[in-house]
Amino acid sequence: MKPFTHRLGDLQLRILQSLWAKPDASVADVHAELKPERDLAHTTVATMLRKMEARGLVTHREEGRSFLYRAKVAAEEVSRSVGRHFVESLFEGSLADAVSHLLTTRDVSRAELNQLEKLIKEAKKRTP
Amino acid sequence: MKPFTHRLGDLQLRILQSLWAKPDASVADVHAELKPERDLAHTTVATMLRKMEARGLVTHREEGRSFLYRAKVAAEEVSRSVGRHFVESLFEGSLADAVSHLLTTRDVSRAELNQLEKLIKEAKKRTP
DNA sequence: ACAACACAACTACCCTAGTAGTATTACCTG
DNA sequence: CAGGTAATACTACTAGGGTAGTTGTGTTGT
Repeated sequence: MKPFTHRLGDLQLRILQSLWAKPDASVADVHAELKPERDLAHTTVATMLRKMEARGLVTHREEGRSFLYRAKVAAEEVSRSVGRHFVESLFEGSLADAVSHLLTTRDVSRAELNQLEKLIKEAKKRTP
Repeated sequence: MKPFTHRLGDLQLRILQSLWAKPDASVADVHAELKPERDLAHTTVATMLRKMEARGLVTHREEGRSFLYRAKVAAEEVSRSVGRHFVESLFEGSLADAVSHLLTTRDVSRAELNQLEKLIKEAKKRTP
């Protein structure tokens, strides 16, 4: 019964990222973490966390008077799921098409290109 | 006032793809096109198209008794927007990280790797 | 001419993301 | 001990995606 990890809301993803970086965070911790980019009410974060727990994305345990939350899905799992959905739904599963599209529509630095080349060489080594 | 092209529903994306492949399609056309994968009611497709028109994703013109729909956003635009959102939200904007992730979590054929190598060479030529 | 059909309009649900106010409880501090 | 503070719980509401029924109107085959 794994949750749909693709199709996460933006806020949910940000909250997960915050929890990946700092597990066992209280609502206040998450709220503070997100403060600069999103000026949310404390209760908004709390509500979102409760909803996410209901969906199986996070868990909590009690620590004194407050709850400490922890992501229940791995970053790997989420990015894999979102990535697959991206490639699948837009490029019919063709990774080459997807990357090609990313390359042509974004500004990519020389350094990044070199890095990519290296990555592909390594992938080739793994795929005999 | 360009619509949020990133974060499209799955059905909306499929409908757009159908319209890109065959512009000036009636509701029945789209419905028939989607029939094999999604067994929807005719009215569901019609409702969705009306909602999408309200959001600026499609337009229609009248042709006799029925409406012919046409995508108002280009495929390019959508995949660029979704792609940017993907790289941005999950990999902090690092294209290399994104591609690296895609490469390591999916099975990529030798042929695809070769194709990617070629793509990068071309990108390098464009980026002096 | 009339019945069957095709199509758009309208309405109505359900579900989830996002946002936040109010209520309640428990705790701490003067 | 009283009052403030901080935490969760509960409730509510808006938007949008997705799904579809009902209704009205016009078209068409027999």
